[in-house]
Amino acid sequence: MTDSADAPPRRQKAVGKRQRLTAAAARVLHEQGLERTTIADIARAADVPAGNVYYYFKTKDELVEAALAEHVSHLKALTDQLDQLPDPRERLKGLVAAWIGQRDTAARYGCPTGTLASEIGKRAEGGLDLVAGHVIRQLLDWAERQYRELGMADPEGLALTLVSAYQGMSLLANTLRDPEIMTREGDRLTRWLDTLS
Amino acid sequence: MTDSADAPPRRQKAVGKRQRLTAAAARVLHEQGLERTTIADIARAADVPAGNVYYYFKTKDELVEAALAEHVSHLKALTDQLDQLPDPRERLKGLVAAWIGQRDTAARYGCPTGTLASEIGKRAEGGLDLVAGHVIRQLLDWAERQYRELGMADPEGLALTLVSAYQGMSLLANTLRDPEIMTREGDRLTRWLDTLS
DNA sequence: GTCTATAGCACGATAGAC
DNA sequence: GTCTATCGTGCTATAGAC
Repeated sequence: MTDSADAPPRRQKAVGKRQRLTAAAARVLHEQGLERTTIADIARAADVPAGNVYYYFKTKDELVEAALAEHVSHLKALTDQLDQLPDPRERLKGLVAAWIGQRDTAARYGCPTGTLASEIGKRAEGGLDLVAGHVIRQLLDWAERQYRELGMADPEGLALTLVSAYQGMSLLANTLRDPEIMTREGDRLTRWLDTLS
Repeated sequence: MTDSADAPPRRQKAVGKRQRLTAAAARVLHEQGLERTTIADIARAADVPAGNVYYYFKTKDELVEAALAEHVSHLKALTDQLDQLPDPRERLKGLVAAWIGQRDTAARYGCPTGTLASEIGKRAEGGLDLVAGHVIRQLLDWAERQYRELGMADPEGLALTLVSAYQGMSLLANTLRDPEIMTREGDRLTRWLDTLS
């Protein structure tokens, strides 16, 4: 009777819950911010009983770390897809297009990693600072690679300018509650990429 | 005996305390962030007894509003000074130079208004959203005026690009804990202003 | 493995003495 | 006007039943 058909699932379910909690953490932390999000908020969004969270994550910080890893995973999926394009310039333009496509979310909640990194930076305990910096650097490194493939001078500086522009337009779109800012600045970046030689 | 020399100050001191609380709120909210800053933190920084704060500000939100007003005041002082320069282009370059001058603070705590606006945006109650947007718009409007005086096309878009670049480089400098990012991106903005015609 | 109950603490705000 | 004491709330994290 340990595996009867209508018995509630017992084995392997732990993985599903952990994954659901990770995804919910990424989403809710983005929407509500680090300090205003409680463990209970994340548990509710993941449809997991509140007290049960601590079986999967010993502290709130571990949940935040999982959320950051989730963002890395999303970013990797996007860049892997863009890497299939033959022209590095088109890859960079594809990245900008993806940012523009997220304009409504950006206007509502800002950049997922940018706003989270900013809040992490305000904390006294610097445990997660390195992790947050690592996520941003992931994007910087990918962009730098594209510029280098294009044979540009100072690919690192160009990557910095691109990612910085993204963070800036996300923050302004969020503060002014105007998704059109993403479109306007995104189009400008696209033209900039076209004129680069 | 109501005004003997060694009596503790009684009258007019309220103004001094309110001002000290406002200045302390601006500083501590920038350093610690909105949600991690307690009334007691601000009171301690202003050298005012904790419970006394509520005589001057009925809620924490009123303190935040005062801090935002303080940032407007700082910005106004800077632009008033820059407005004395005859050339609008030099005024804009002066603004960028001021940003670079604040590079260490930006690397530690980010842009004072940008990080605060970001945290305000995460709250459910949207009472301070408009105030935060107003502060950013103040800077946008000033920059737009300079571009217009220079006879540029799309002065509003150019202002958006400039302020967006500032927010972006502040966030990256903060996340990566590297003030040199402010210098590199600031110099790039200065060159950009020079080539604009 | 799963979930409940609650300990332990920190915060915003208030009541009221001085 | 100034300050203290404290209330009520909501959080993280844990102890322990099932």
